[in-house]
Amino acid sequence: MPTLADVASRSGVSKGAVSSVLRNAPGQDGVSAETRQRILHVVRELGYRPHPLAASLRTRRTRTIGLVVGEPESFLRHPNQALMMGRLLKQASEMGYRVTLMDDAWQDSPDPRLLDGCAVLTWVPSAGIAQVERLAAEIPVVSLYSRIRGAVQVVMDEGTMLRRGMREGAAWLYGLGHRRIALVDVNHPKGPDTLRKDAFAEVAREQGILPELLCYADRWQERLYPTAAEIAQLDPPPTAAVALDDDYARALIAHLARRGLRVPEDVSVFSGNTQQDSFQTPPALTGLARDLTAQWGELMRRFIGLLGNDPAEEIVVPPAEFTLVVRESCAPPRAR
Amino acid sequence: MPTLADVASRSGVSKGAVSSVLRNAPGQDGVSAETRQRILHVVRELGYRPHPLAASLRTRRTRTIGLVVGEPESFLRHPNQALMMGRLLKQASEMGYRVTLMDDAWQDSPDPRLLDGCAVLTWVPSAGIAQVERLAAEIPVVSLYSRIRGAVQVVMDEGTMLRRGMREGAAWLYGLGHRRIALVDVNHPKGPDTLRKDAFAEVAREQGILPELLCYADRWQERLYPTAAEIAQLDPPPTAAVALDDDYARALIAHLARRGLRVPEDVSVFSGNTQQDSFQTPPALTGLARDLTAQWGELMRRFIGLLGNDPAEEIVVPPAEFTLVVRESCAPPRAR
DNA sequence: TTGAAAGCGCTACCAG
DNA sequence: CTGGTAGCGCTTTCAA
Repeated sequence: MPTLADVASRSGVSKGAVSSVLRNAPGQDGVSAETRQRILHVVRELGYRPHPLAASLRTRRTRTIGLVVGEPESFLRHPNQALMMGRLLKQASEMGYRVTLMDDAWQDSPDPRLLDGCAVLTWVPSAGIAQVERLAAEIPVVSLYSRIRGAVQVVMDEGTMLRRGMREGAAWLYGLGHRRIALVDVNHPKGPDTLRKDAFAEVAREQGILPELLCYADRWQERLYPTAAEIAQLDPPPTAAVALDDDYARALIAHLARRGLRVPEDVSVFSGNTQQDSFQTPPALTGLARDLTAQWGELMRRFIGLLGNDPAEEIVVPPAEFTLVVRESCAPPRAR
Repeated sequence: MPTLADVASRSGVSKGAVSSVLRNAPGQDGVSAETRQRILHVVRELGYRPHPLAASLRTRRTRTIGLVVGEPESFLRHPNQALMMGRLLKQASEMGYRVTLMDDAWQDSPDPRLLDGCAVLTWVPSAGIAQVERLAAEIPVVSLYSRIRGAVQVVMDEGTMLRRGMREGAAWLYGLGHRRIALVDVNHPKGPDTLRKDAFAEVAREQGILPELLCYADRWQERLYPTAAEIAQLDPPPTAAVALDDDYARALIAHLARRGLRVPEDVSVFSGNTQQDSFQTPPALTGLARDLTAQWGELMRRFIGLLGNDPAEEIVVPPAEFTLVVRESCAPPRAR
């Protein structure tokens, strides 16, 4: 593989000249246009590419960012997380950054000299916090969930969007005539969220209607939805149910089917977070959709933008907006 | 961050001595036991860690392996692939290797100087083949699916296992009394597979029974299963259906439910590749299960083992065995 | 047994 | 505007 020296000698200039031509704009290199062309020609001729390790050793920049995924198998088991990772990778790669994955089995803490920055995508178990903090002391680290000293916190205010979306969903379900609605919120480690419930209650108050709201909360991360079984057993059944996401909605629909209830004829099912592109299980789900590509792409963009400069306290990413997508799984309640 | 020179001066020896102590076994370094102890003490005291970039520049080994995932979002969308990646990562990490992800948007081909080896996890589009071949000329590359010149091919003979598993499934379904069975094979780009069908036909011949086998083939990779809808519309319905995997089985069950058919009361559904740990949608699926952790771990282990030595032609990985897991989704056919 | 020194390939500075 | 040069931190060889 050709080196800088090869290019230099072959084009009759010094190594410095070649290096400068390669990393500065046409005007900014201290080299005559003519020399520049000659050098560039030789570079192409030889198929020269700067040795990234050598460059990094010198510049202390690796153009590599680390993604902390904790226990990789459980992280990747959830499709939303796998997709998030894919999007972050794509964006980074587009911007010329490499991505390395880091699980939580680090013998020592990861070496900051290998990374320009690092994004922590999971809750970090308390045992690992110190490791990440040590890393954050050396390079920019961004954390999505865990609060880590020295790390940049991601602020997304998804709540506002979710609330807005849920209000839209509520208005729509109420509009169809539903008055007995089961709904599921996310049960976080620190306690259940009540955003969805609140939005439904709020809209009801505003419209002066008195729906019966049957509230549940489930852990999203683990993809085990015990409450779906409970909702399916309600007697009388709700006329509509608001599921956490498509996974939940499908589980619920299956539970309802076992009891002989059909969707949407007997019960309407609304997915609180639906994806256009997920695989086809009938009925097609009505619910709130959003395009997360932009959101995660933006996060990565901001993070990389931040790498050269002095670290910020937080990165504010505009959260993706939910839109109501009407497909098949909701209908007016059956007159009983 | 302390350097080798710091350690050397502080322990009153040369850099060479320190380096040797750090990378050779207690007897093998050319250093007295006493000096060794002193050096090691200073290393710990200073928290010294060799600079990986500097070491790599010298040794030409990076302890990093690349994973080619093609278009990351579509690759990671399929849970089996995401899980495979997680397992490979875990194994690599356990063996002290870092993993970097490579999508197909490489401006140039990936730089072989950054990688000790590379595993290609996807079908490589023809446009990318040349890039990968160039890489394979420099470092060991292993390819799971695409045949790539210069790359090590993975040989897994999953067919034998699948056939064996399917025979077991066939015997069991026949034993329950099913004689009208829909079954789905995988439709590869190069044409449909007939393994599942063949196994069922074979067992029927051996047992001297004459089942009605309704055969379909679908693309597995894309998670869009048009044949599930077709099977659900069969009239009369099959008494049992063998699905590709859990995804397919759930889609099929949903289609059947829309038609008013219940599983397993009206139709038995058998998952050709079920996971114990996937999320809970009733009915729990009966089918063939296997633990892929060992298989993918073994692949990574062999590949890494191969890195130092001269490249092999192929890596033979013992495929995981299928076992029949009986849960709820199959029952004897209803007397009509 | 130990130490000195020559690179790995590149960047960046500093004289000319 | 150009070319020489001093490292980045490590490994490895060779001489003492």
